[in-house]
Amino acid sequence: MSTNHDGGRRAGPAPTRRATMRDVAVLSGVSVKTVSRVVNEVSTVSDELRDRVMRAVAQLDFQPNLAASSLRRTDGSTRQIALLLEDVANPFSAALSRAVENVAREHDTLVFAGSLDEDPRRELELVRAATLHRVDGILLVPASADHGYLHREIRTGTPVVFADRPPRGLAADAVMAANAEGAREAVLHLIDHGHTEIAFLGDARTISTVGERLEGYRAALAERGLTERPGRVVRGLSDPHSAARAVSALLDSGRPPTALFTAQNLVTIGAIQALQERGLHERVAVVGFDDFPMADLLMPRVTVVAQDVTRIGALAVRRLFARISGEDGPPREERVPTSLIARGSGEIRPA
Amino acid sequence: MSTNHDGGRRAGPAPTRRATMRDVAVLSGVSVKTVSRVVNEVSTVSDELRDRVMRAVAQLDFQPNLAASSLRRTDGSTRQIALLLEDVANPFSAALSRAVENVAREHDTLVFAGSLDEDPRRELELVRAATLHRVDGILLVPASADHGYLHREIRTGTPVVFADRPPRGLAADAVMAANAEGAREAVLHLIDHGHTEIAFLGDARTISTVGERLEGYRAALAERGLTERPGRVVRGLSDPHSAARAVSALLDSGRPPTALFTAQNLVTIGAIQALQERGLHERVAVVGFDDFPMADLLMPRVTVVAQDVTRIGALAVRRLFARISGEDGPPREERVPTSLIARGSGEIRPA
DNA sequence: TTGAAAGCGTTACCAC
DNA sequence: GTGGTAACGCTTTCAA
Repeated sequence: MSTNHDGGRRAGPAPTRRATMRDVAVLSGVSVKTVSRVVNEVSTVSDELRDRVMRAVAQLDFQPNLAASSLRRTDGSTRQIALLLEDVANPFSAALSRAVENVAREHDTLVFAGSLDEDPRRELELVRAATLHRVDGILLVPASADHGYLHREIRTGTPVVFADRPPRGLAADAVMAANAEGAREAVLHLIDHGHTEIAFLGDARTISTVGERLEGYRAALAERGLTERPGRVVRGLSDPHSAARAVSALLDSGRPPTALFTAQNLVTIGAIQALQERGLHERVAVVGFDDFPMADLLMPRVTVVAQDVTRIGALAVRRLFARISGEDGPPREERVPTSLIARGSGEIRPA
Repeated sequence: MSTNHDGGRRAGPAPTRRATMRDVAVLSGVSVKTVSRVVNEVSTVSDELRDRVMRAVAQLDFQPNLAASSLRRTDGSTRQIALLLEDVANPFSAALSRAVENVAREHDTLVFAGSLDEDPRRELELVRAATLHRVDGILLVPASADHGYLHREIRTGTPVVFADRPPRGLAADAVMAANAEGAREAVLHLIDHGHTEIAFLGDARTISTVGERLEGYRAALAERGLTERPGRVVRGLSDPHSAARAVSALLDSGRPPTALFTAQNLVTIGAIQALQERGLHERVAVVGFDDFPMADLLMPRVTVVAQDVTRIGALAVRRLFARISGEDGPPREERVPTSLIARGSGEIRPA
């Protein structure tokens, strides 16, 4: 026979147990199943019982356990999706993230975001974490070069949709900016403002995106009968600093460009820094790919080809939810048009 | 007797069922419990059996179901936390988010972020969603004014830690910037550069943060024997546009300020826009609270009192994980020092 | 060291 | 309409 001594109690605040359906059932004098019906708003419950149950629910502050529910449920959905991207802290990813959240909200779905930092191992880790948690789907801005490993996830019921960058070694839905067209427009804009010496400065990302933008650059030159000069195309720039150095090198070359097409955010920023340091920011034209905060506060204001990040994100999640709800059919690639925003830096004419 | 006709097959790719522990157990000829032991790296399994099990795990690509696991587990942790903040797309929130993610990663925990848009209802909704999903804890940058409703969540085992803004009507951990001290330093900086006519421009957030910054402004004035002029303190500015208008109004007043202390990001940006439009950006000094992207690319470069967002985020999650792992004791408030970054705009002297 | 049975909180299935 | 029973995939308890 054991007696209850005070020593058996805990010190802190009473660790209140969370109410379960069972508790609600007991309190309202019905079966667990009926509680389940009320909670899930199934109509086959009499008004009286529903009332009793709902009162008990309120009294106990019952909150159904979604994990337990999805464990048993036929469709097994967890109402969670994963969003794996570059870095939640950078403006592009942050904007994408917000767009995704907004759509997910309509589906009562939580979004957990993970930063890959362009590290393929990190991508594998996070995809694994996502499947361990049994997310309903994965939205991926990939860091890796080969996505064949995702076949397995897709087959076992976790749809994957790509955003911003295409899948490789895998057939999957993708939503991307019209990179080539946007770059072409940017370069044509410079040419039409009198430039013939235009440099291309690109980042280090996997060939896909920067490659398409380079295509657009070349298409524009070809279209106006200009030829690409050796050394005018610089790639592999990873941050503002390396971009600034590359610009300096170009300006010191025998035949400095009079205009720059910078194919990525951070490259644009680095290029501007370099021009400012040399006092050339009013002399050398710049058009950047992808808008960035403050672009219209700099002097001169920065002309960019803006991606519609919000639209990319929204379309991509919608694809994902379509797949989650069982849509079948071949993978789709959607392209979101860019738009040129002339603010000043891209309208500078050659000396 | 039933025969298998082809018509019984599905059209799409075989909807492969995900392997369970049971499957692994059958394939490796051991009990489910032994598989569990191997998967959870409990040492009491013979090398031979472990080997067999691990082979089966690899062969079937078994991935344990974390939700099922945490359902049965004693501590019931789900390895998920919620981060509820202003808007994942704004730089402050985005930086916070990243800091949180980095620490959470060390704890094998996923972070799902939710944007409140300064809407208290949204806060309630997301807190509810978080508890339905049984997150292990909630990190909150609150939008609401009274957080008493969180008592219940905390008591039922979901710790809540506040970041950037303090809890009200509730005793809970909080990690915040040293707002008053930072503001004081900013204003002293302006005074020490010869200014006596300094305006305060603040945002519309709950009294807490902007209030503390205003305190600091007043402390600095008092410390140098200056008196606050009527109309010099403007609050309730919600975006760059309203901030710009407020600055214009001040400049048009009988005794225009020679320096501005802008107590928030977007207010700083609006103020700069207004000054640029009037060509006064080299004449009127500005010190902003909270650093922002591109602040050192504008002309003049913008002097700010920077918050250490990364540190705020990291400390806050660490508090949260401490509570999650059962730390008991009174709520703590931690203050993270700010640092003044002189870049130019704050060093302009009065005419 | 290993395994059988019970149970976590919920829903599916099938009686009443 | 309503409720019992089994089951989801896993861990716990306890016996072997």
